[in-house]
Amino acid sequence: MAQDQSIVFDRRQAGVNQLGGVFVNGRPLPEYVRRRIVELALLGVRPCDISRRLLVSHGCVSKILTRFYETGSIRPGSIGGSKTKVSIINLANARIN
DNA sequence: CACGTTACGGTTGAG
DNA sequence: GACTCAACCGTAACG
Repeated sequence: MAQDQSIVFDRRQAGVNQLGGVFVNGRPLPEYVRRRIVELALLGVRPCDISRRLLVSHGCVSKILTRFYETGSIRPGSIGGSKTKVSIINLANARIN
């Protein structure tokens, strides 16, 4: 909320992975990065090339791609929140849409 | 070398 | 206002 969804990376746990990309543990990638992963994949780029191009681990690329094929959306799942059934169903529904 | 899944540590967010 | 709890996050490692 307070932080913008783009550019402004968290300075708290910000670190560099083996690929040289900046990431934040426990925090999802920026929307534009996720979007790029899906777009490149659809263009026919190999997951391994995408991971190197976007500087994200291949495991993450594979995971995001799998989620995209399953849900049809690049957005992450519903993190946090209590296990209130109603909330889960509500969020899950919003996620798919 | 390319790919999927698991294991790990960490953050999130409603109640 | 602060704590709890389960789910999801992405990287690193394994096969």
